[in-house]
Amino acid sequence: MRPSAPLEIPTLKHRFMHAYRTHTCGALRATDTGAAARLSGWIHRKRDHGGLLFIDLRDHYGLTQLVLHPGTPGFETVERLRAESVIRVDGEVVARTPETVNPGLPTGEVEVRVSAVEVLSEAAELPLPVFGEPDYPEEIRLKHRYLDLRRETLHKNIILRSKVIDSIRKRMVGQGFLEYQTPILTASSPEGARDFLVPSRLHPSKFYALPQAPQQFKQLLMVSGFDRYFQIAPCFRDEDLRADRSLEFYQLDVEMSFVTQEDVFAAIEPVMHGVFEEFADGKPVTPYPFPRIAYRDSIAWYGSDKPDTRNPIKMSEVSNHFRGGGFGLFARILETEKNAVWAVPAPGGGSRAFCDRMNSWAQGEGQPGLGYIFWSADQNTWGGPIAKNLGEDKTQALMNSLGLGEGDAAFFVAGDPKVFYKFAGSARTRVGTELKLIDEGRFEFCWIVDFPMFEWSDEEKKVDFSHNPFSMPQGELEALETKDPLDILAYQYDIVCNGYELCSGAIRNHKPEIMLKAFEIAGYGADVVEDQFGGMLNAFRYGAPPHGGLAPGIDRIVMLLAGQTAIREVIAFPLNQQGQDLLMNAPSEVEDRQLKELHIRLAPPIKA
RNA sequence: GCGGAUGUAGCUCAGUUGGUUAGAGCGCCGGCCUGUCACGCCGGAGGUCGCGGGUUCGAGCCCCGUCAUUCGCGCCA
Repeated sequence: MRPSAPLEIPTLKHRFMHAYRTHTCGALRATDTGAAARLSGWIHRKRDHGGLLFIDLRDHYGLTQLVLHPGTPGFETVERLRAESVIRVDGEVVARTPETVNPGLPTGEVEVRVSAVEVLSEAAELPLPVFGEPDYPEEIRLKHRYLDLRRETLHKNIILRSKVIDSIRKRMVGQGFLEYQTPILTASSPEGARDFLVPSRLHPSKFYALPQAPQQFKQLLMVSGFDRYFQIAPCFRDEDLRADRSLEFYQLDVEMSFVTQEDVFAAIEPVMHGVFEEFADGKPVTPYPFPRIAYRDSIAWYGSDKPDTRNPIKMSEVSNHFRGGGFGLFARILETEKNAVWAVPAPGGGSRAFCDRMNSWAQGEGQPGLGYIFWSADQNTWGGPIAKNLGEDKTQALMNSLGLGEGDAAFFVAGDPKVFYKFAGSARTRVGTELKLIDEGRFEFCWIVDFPMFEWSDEEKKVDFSHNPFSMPQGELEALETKDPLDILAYQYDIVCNGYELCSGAIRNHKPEIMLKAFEIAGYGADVVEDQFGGMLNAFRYGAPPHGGLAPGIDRIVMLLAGQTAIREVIAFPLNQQGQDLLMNAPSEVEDRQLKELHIRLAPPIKA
């Protein structure tokens, strides 16, 4: 429910009546009976009985029912007004008779008998109804966002967002963090996402970039001797949008000096846990310390580095059960050394219908199919083509090893795990969802740790940073000099909640020689590093503290707490999935004069 | 850049094997109504079935193309 705070304007209240209101629309109670009240708000709903007119008057704080009789001055005027018109009324607070009390409304024991009305703003026919909040196309909702935001759900989401951010700030400050601002106009960096560029008027043919994150600045603050930095920081990335990803978003950006990975975890876990507990509306939240899952294990068990751990299914490798015979197709695949067979257990999935459904889903995903073994109620042992070929004993041994029995099933994916792990992961999700194994009513957190420092880039045919080039490799310089780059892990970690990557962070590399070596492995010469990251590299040459941090995504946190699946539902004025602001009409063309000042001449768009 | 889904009244949707004048609810407009709170009742306006082409005696329905919306993949350290 919306907060119903009494409006306190004591000076005015005692001397003369406030121009617009003595109470908010959520304030009046039975104890106010007999009082004179002045209310202002939107006409939420009109119930016109001809000889009697009821109006639900709405503001930010709630709803109050107004009653108007035909003799009331302004009765005909109000009768003609459409919903969402704004009025001010004077009247008397009247107790409702017992049978007319509305228990669904905090103000439901009273109503205001109106004696005077002023129309403050008349509403035209609405492109989007507020009352009842029926589903409307996103295009219309975004174009008329001010109407959309009046609707209860979205209005509540935005209030929740404000409270979550307030709570985060209090918790961070309570732990000795201080909030610092960093620049919005900064330099473009070749790493990571595509930058938003801002042309410079004062410096022809040069550009600022909007920050993808205040990454280098927060590290420089540590080098500057500050400690325990945080910021609710706007970030910008010019990449294609998703339901949980926009061009601009907010992060709780955090950095700390003289810390190990464990220190960072210990600092942020109480904040994340605390915020979720505070706003989870009674849903259970993983107690901290959160479970830690190595990246490698996460891929092997869940087929993803952002697993929904509410799904109890854990995959496992079962190659040994298929090697050298039985089921010919898998045996042949396993003759190639890098290949493997993974099992996705499906407890309770033992029916032909379910297995067939999974199989045709897999085909829809572009897979040749999905092998399975199942034990349905109408048979007394394992069935399906794989079981038939593998033989009873081997099938039993395989399914025993997965802890499965009567009424269960398992699905099998074979090939090169590097290629199929994503598909296996979505099969796991699919099985969990279809069999309703996922407890929706909880928030489950885990850390994903030990991300690889480097990965093989197929496009560029070279080793590249797999995540953040500023992360400290585990084993530091020695590891970089002696190990296979693809085997080197980084002090790099994510927080995952219910399958969403909520946060990403690292212990940073604060030693220039290790940075240069790491970039060298990724194919960047010292000159390039000095050129692109010279500012930070130099900073590290004058005494830099070991430091690390992370950055939880504010929008996603609020999205989860609001029970939404799109961040647009927790942002007051979001862009659509094409990156357009339909209300302000951005992006838009600019005048020639502006372009001239910026030393920019437009090239006609290239058409294919 | 690629793939899936969806396009019928302002909105949400129905529309039979391809067959007469394309329907409902909400909203809008007009009328009636003194206890409603999803108020009720009566009446009305509102449609190039996204667009273009094709098949057919006949297309909202079938085929091809195209556009839009939406979700996802690529991308997002």
